[in-house]
Amino acid sequence: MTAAPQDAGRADARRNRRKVLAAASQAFDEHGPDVSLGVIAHQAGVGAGTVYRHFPSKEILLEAVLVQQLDDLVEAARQWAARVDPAAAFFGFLLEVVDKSRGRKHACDALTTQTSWPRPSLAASARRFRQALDELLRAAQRAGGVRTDVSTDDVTALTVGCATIWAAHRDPNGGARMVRLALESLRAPSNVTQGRGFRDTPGTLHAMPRCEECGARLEARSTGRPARYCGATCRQRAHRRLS
Amino acid sequence: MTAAPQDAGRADARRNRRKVLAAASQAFDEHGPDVSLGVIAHQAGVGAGTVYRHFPSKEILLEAVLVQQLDDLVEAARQWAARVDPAAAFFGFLLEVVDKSRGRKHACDALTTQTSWPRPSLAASARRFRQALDELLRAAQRAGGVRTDVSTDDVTALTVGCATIWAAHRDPNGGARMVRLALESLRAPSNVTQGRGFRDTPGTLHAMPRCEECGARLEARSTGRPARYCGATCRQRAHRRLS
Amino acid sequence: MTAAPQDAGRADARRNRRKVLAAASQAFDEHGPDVSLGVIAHQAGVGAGTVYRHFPSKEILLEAVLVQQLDDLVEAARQWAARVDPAAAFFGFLLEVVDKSRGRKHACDALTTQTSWPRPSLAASARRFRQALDELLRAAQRAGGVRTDVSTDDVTALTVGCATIWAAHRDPNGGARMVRLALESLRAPSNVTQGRGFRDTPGTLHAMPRCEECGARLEARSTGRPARYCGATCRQRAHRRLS
Amino acid sequence: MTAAPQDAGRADARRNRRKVLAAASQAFDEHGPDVSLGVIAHQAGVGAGTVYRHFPSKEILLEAVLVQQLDDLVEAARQWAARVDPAAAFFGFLLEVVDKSRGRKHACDALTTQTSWPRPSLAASARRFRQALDELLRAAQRAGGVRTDVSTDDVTALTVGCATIWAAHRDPNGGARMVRLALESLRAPSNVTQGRGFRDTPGTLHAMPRCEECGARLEARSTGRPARYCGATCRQRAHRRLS
DNA sequence: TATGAATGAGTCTTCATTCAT
DNA sequence: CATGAATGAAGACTCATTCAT
Repeated sequence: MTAAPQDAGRADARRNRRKVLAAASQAFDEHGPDVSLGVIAHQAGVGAGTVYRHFPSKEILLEAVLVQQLDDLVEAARQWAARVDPAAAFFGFLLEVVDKSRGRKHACDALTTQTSWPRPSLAASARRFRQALDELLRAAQRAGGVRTDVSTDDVTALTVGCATIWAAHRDPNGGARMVRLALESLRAPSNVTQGRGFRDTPGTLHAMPRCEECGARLEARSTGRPARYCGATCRQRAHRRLS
Repeated sequence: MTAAPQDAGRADARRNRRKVLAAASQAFDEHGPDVSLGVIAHQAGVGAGTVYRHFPSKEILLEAVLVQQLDDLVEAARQWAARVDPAAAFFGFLLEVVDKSRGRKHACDALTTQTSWPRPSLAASARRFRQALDELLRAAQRAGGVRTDVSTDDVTALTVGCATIWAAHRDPNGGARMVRLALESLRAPSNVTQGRGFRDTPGTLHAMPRCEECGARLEARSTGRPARYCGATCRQRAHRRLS
Repeated sequence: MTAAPQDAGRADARRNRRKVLAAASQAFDEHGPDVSLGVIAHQAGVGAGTVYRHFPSKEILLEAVLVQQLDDLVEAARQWAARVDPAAAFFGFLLEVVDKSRGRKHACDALTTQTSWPRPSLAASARRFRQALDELLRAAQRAGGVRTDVSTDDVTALTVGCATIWAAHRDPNGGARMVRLALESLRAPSNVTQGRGFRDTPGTLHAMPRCEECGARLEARSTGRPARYCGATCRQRAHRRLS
Repeated sequence: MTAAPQDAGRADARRNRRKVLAAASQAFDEHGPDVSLGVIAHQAGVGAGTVYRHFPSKEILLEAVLVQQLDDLVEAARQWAARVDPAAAFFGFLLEVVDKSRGRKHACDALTTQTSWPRPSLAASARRFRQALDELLRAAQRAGGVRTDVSTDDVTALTVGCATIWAAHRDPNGGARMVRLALESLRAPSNVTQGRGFRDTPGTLHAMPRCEECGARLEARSTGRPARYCGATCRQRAHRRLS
């Protein structure tokens, strides 16, 4: 009766696939790439065979997780590029990458390992990520916001290193501060504010603007007053909550 | 036949312990902390039982390796402090730590993992390392060579991150360059050379001075002309080679 | 749309059963009894559940395959008996059994395994096969074409062994020759042509007569000139092809 | 103190290896090549890891079993050749091969499978076996005891088939009789005793002579009274037992 | 009724750890 | 003390069977 009754069985399968992927992503993040499939299956609430049905080997599962995480980042890059000026987009994207990548040591390792992966899907995603980063970098350099003597490889390595910095710091806030300090190294020399010491300047590296009610990313609005909500619904809802 | 046959066992034991430790250090560096003890025992040229005689568990062996590596770094810190001016000692030491730590992902992981280690020896070594770094940092800050708004924790995290940067970069030279760029962030703002872009400046962060003939570390000589050789023998040898 | 939509299910079911049986027969022949049901279901073009609907377990499916193959042989025995003289029928049937059974190691194994089968259908088919073979053997013995000191069990074992001979020989032609040699052992001693060595004598053990044009089995014609074609159509067709 | 005290540890290992090999041989014979290693390890009374230590994979274990069985047969061929006249040696050896091979369907399968084995040891053993059989066959043919129009491949296939015959027959004695009947097909035509039907003639195909007391193979003694015992010890022992 | 997704017991293999020699 | 063989608990993966859609 519904729009897709013949997809019912497949709907279950898709749901299970998503559950497995989510559980695997979390498990890999928490315990590294050596977590047992049993743990992942248990976390996902399915049997071992179900994991195998969707991902014929552990390596393929790991790849699928990485592909998804990379694709998410590529999507974020697209949105950053569409929303703010090139330099802000570049630094904002880097900070988002670092933020999401700390605690994903395995993902960083996988991305920077020289050995090629047996399956092409991850290589393709890595290529897309690199291209997206490259475009942001070039735009920011053209805009004069980023020094011109750094390459995409330089930025990639620095980003991975920043994820480590953040993860390695005892105090997450201190880690964030050091990350910003390190990322500032990329700024064009003329932009280095002189005379004043490095300070925790939240304005310099800011996060993606999001709806204050539901957290959705906000569409680009280059003119006018910056939007606080994703739409009328959320504005109304916030109004009700506040009154 | 030997002079002290009753000590032969002890001497053998000590030699075996060193062999195992060296093999384990290399194996952990090359294959990560999941390398099997069989590989280590084989590399060391001893039986599996011998490894266990000296290190009752794999975790303890890993700890011993880390302790040794940390103690080496602490010794290096002592020598840096004794040899050059505070800022140079600080940056030189950091670069040495980074250089030795890239390719030792497991060591960095272990040092920055929040979970406490079951055995106290590693914690003690980590404390000594932290203290040595702290002393170098404070001296450099007092000398005006390093910004005063960074803590030892900040530096530790940055150092670990720099090791990752170097290891993650496709081109080792590019990695070294990015590491220097990131470490420069620590320099006191007044010291930031303005107007000129970041360039590959080997003089800024230099390595520990070593004998040009045999590579031995050179003893501290705070005044006078910097020594090029570790002694007369090497100077003579170099002279012969060059003439 | 069809004439009998309410019978479609039954017709489909019967068709599916046949498809599964055919696929299973081929798969067991090709890959042995350990082939997975997934392969069989895929070959049959149905889902795993459909296989189970018709054959509640793998063992039952294997039994069904064997029953069909045995029943085919029993039918062949009937036709041989009806068509040629007793000795020729006996040897021709044996050769057909051997020919069909080489490459069906699993079938031979199953038939000669001492353990009783849990389901009676296979036992019944085996009984029918044994009875058919017994009748052919007795008739041939009565006709003086087969030595009288061999039993049905002897012939069964020899037949299975001949299938192995054929399958084990590197050269299929050489295998066929050795099979004929071994089967000749059954011929009554007086029939052993003396003085001449064993030669490849296709006439001695000949195959079931078939239409030379379309390959259909030829109906029994105990008198008159042996038929070459199954009917006027094929005779005409062959005439056209040859002229 | 003993001759090989330093081999003490290895003596255990050798004993375990033999135990595993024996258990594996029996298990493969009884349950086919798909027995689980767990069963074999349990039968051998060792842990799973011990099996793995001696045979790094199941395939290698299976190969080792086959190699041993083949080498035993090659040794038997050598002894047959040294002891009796060529024709008797040939038929005696064949009967011994068949006798040992019935119930070893997997061994026969392995020997006649066309696919080459990944490891060379089995191929080498198979070559040795084939060569030994070839020599016996040629000698018997030169002596006029075996028809000259059969090749080594023919004999190999026939032998494997005879093993199947024996195994397939309900009555082991009947199987043995049919095997002899089939093997008689190889005898040179002039040697076929005419006029008398095939009878169970134990003298025609006789077994290897063995010591009546301890069962050891008896050394060749082409002249004089055939030996009944392997030496004075056994003769004395038999005498005591009988008196 | 057909489908194919889910299950979970079982298999091979690895390896940290113990122990007999 | 050194050795390396033995152990057995896991882990990845398979597949016959069941069941929801």
